Amino acid sequence: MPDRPSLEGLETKWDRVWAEQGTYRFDRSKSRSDIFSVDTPPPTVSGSLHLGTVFGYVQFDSVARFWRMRGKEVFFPVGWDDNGLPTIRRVQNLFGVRCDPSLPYEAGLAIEPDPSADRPLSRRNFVEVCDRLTAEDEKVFEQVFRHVGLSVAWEQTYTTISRRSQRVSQRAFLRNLARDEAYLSEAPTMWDVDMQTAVAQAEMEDRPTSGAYHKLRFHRRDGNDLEIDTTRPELLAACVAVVVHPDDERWKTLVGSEVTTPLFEVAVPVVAHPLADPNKGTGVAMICTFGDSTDVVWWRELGLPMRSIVQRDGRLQGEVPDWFETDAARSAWASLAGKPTKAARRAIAELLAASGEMAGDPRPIEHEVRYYERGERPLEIVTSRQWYIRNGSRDEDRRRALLEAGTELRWHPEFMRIRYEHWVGGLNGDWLVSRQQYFGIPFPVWYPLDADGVVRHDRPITPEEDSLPVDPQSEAPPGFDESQRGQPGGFVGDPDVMDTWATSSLTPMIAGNWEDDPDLFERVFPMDLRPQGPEIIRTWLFSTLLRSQLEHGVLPWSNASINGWVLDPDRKKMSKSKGNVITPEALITEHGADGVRYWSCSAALGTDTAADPAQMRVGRRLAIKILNASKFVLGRAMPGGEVSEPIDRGMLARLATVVGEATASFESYQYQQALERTESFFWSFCDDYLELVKSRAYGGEAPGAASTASARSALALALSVQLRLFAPFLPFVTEEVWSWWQDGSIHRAPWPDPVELDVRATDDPAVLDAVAGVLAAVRRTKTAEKRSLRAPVARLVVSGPEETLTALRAAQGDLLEAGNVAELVLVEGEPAVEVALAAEDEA
RNA sequence: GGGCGCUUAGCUCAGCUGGUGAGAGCAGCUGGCUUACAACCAGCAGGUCGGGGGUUCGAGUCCCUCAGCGCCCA
Repeated sequence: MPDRPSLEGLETKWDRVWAEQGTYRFDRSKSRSDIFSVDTPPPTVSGSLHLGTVFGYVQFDSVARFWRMRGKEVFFPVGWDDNGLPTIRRVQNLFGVRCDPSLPYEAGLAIEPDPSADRPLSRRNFVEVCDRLTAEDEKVFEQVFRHVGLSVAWEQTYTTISRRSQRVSQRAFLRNLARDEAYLSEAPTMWDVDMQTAVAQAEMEDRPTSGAYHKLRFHRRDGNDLEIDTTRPELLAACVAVVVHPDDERWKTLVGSEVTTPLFEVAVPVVAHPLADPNKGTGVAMICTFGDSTDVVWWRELGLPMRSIVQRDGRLQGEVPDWFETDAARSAWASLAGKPTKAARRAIAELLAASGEMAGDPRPIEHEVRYYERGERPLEIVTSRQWYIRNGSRDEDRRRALLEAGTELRWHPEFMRIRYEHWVGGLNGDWLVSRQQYFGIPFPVWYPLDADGVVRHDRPITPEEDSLPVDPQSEAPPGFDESQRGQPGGFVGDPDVMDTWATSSLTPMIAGNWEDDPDLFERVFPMDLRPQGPEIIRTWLFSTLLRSQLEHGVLPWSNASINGWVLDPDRKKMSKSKGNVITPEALITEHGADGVRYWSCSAALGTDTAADPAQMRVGRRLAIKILNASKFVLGRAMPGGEVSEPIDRGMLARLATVVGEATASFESYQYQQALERTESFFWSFCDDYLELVKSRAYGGEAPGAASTASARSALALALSVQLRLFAPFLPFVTEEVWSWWQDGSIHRAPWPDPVELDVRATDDPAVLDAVAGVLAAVRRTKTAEKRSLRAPVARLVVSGPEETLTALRAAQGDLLEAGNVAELVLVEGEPAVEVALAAEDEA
């Protein structure tokens, strides 16, 4: 035990010891019932770890540590999500490279970061840069996780782009395909024109965007105009019909007739559909292929033709639409061809104004427009061939089964379940899992070419499971060789990669090494806990549950805990775009890992919490207090001796209650309550109990006395229990103190049990309360008189009910010593304390 | 527009199934070198529990309503 204990260096020291001794290593010889397995959220790999990630991880780390001490073998792997668009973007921006799949691979190419380079790379070179960058980032992430003391089993680490993840993803997909849970379909799809990829429902968001209503004049057969408001006049050439509400009296007679579009003079039918809003604009809307998702519904339900003009790069097509019939229309197209939609909107407004077919000027409005959550321009809708996984949106039985599964899952906090139910209830399409990207997990599928060289998408060729992972772009399918690629009678590889959620939805299977290590998988799956953030209930939680239901027919875990947001000190959500992100590393260095952990664990599950350095300082002070109190206790510890004094037994009785409460709190995932109870006991232990028994514990003239032994034993026992109660929250300081007097790691020591405290029916915490109450009154008087706390008290008169007096008599010696009281008088009567200090010169 | 959560001392938050005069920490103020701790200790002060209505013997705690904040979904 050091003379002046300090927190300096504890993090480095214990991180090294834990690694050397394998303190958190997973012992796979344990059986499922002795294992607590956690499906941890793989952080997206980027330049810096988000404080919110550390916040959430620390919270469930405390839960994992509790179960480990409770005797469970904890399966606590960590994954790095290095797959997908965030990595692509980062590589593009940092290295100034872009992927051009037509380029050949250049071996040994050295790429240095140069954001302005705009250098094209082959797919394989591009992936190499991705791999290199993510490997560096992951090292930095691991360092932060170690620094903050996460009890991760590092030997179980996985990454979402690794060969193992690819194998699991492809195998699970092939099984979905074999069971007809996955299918290929050509359909209108939400499309990000910058990233050049399809986007799933779960990844879209609406953002307020400025636009303008343009009032277009369509022409009726009777010579009158039909005015239609639209925010997307540039899609006029894609107009396939105009629509009104079936009950709208103003337009009823028009339904079934034809009108011609302004400018392009294309005849389109007037149709009726309940989704047309009579209160919007003139009550007439144009249907284009496609302006928004309502257009898709109309197009499908009304059997309208396809007239697509927006290309995948977000520009209008160059060639004149072949449904144009007049020279005027064709020449009008010249000023629109090839323009991005926004520019085309301005151009067509000018054309319409010039031809007199727009009423008035455009009227600016703010409206909600759909974006990819990581995208910058509004999504377009294009028709493309994509892979889908059935998710219950078009199958009520499946939807019901998924909702049912949601009720079986235990949610912490409970109200988060509703977010899941709303998401499942509101699903309106199957899960689009394919992405048109270069860095990702390929679909393990090829397509034959018939004798005419036509791709037969209806007859996909799949590999054997034991050949996974495969890359259909560089490997030939079974029964073919590479020379037949693209040849009539040969094959082509599926060009797409999987959505990152298609991989992340398999984390329990990746971490458990599904199929490759059935022995391990059986011991950890289904898992006990899925901890995660609230914003990915609709994505990660739902998709994992879905994949598990499809593959295994069971819930992937029995519990889901949902952490809250970290807000900045002004209570705004932290985000990179606002520039208010605080890095965890700086906070850990400044306030210590235990300080940062204390702050995280003070926040309840699901509760948004401000990043509060003050709270971290409190945690740090608590850790220092633990060092100092332990130094005192262990300076004269005497474990094993009999605890005989009523006040000592009363303290232990109260501690037994705290142990019971902390245990129950942890079992229901309310770690913050366990921390609060433990901490509040600890402070009164230090301020009251310790002060009261201090002089008896010193021993004075009779160090061998039974009363001295009682105090010393009680102190040692109470310290041991409290250290273990704190261990899940403050792993560094508790391990340090533990090492002063115990063998082995505290993190593998048994969780305290009230039985250890040997509480008897006659032990009463009220003794401690009564004495502490009187001591407080003595302190109050001394402080009010501006005297030292050591100032002698000549006479102390306490009146109160008989029980109080009995309690005080039982601890009279401690009270006299702690208050430096010369004479104590106990009187039965109304509760009152009278303190007469000795005159100052007598001190 | 719908859903969920939140609104308690200057600040950050506890207050679990309604029941002794509403709690903690931080900040503030007043004191104290006391042999675990001055990165400390002791004490004081500070709140009509967002507004309004209701249920009840009794409501911060349940119900209704309004307002504000946050998130999610249309």
